[in-house]
Amino acid sequence: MSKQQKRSEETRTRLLNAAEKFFAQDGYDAAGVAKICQYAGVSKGAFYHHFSSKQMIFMALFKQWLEGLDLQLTKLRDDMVNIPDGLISMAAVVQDVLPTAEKQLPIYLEFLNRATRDPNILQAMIEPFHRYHAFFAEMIEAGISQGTLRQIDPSVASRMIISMGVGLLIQGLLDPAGSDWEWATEESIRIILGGMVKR
Amino acid sequence: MSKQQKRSEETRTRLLNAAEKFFAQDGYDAAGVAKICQYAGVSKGAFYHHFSSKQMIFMALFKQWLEGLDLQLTKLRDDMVNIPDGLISMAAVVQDVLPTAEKQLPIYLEFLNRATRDPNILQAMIEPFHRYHAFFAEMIEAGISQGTLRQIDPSVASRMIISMGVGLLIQGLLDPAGSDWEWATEESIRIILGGMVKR
DNA sequence: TAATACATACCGACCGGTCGGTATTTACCT
DNA sequence: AGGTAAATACCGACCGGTCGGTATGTATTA
Repeated sequence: MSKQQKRSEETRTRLLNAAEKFFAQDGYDAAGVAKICQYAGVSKGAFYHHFSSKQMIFMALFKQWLEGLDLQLTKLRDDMVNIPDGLISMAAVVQDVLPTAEKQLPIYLEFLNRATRDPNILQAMIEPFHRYHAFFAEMIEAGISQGTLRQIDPSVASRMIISMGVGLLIQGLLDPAGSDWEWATEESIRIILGGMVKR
Repeated sequence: MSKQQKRSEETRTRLLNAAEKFFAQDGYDAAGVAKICQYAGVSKGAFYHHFSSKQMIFMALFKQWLEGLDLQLTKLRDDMVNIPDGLISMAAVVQDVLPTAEKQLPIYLEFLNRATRDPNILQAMIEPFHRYHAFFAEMIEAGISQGTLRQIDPSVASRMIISMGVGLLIQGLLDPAGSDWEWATEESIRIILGGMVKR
């Protein structure tokens, strides 16, 4: 990589990091381009050299976030051994995610919020949900075939698991001290499993 | 009620309705006071006669929303007969809530979003969560005492139920056509109950 | 007549985006 | 290699427009 390319990428990431911070802190509208630039230590000219608009840096941030989600998903799939234990071990994954999420969740909410208004963002947001849904549904279906799970609707059960994850995340964000969320997650999965495993 | 009071209240509600519409449609920042006034058919003077600031009309809207939540909660409690059936019948409640929620949820997201920045809103937001939590926890505890439910942690189970509700609501908002959410809710409750009832 | 409810014109601040210019790096030519 | 032009990366003053909020006046009701 040439010296100039390196410099360029560096300021670009500086801008992205600053934008992430202020979008999360102040929300999309209230986060000013000028502030982002100041925090990144670059000028407005640099900003508009790298991103054609405020929208675009937001979209870039969103894309980055989606790619992170994908990474987690594939990691989850690769580490899976059997179905019920796999679900349980997911709680451990949540334990990893939660502390990180505390900082990332405000911007995740901002994504959600704008998704309700911008069809492009909505579409991009729905897609990973569908992937997660398909992932869990397959997993559950396999469990049913293996005979470890009862004859439940895999689609419904999949939605339920995602719902629980989303709901716990939001509650955990709103009220971090309100409960031991990691433990709550693990126990919740156990209870749900109790309603899913063959008996 | 005097003629003047009636007129006053009417314009007040007109403003509140208009504000709700635009806050949901455009988000807090993008929703302009001028637009709200125009839609309500009143002037800016009227607006600032009734609300001291944009913040305040938002808070008034939020308060109104909280009161609606309380109404639902007490209704739920009064209609309750026994625990497991009570949980199942809650799905019916969700069926009532969901269609309404489709329009109210964007502004609910806006509340959530601002709660992450404004400590006052956060506090006001956490409170109903705590009430719901206590409500379900009591219910589950009663079920355990009655012997209809297994010895699970009422607190955890309560969090789980709320999480599922929140998560399903958000998924339903993002992707209304992605599933039959009412049915998914009912089935989800059944599965969870399967992990909670004594066997 | 006093008070309440509303209307209108206006202000100052701010913000996204532009634009002409500068600095740094790279490519090319001799 | 050394010099130079071209391209790339960046700077920062500035603009048009919007928006929350105000000041002052008028209508309606008590």
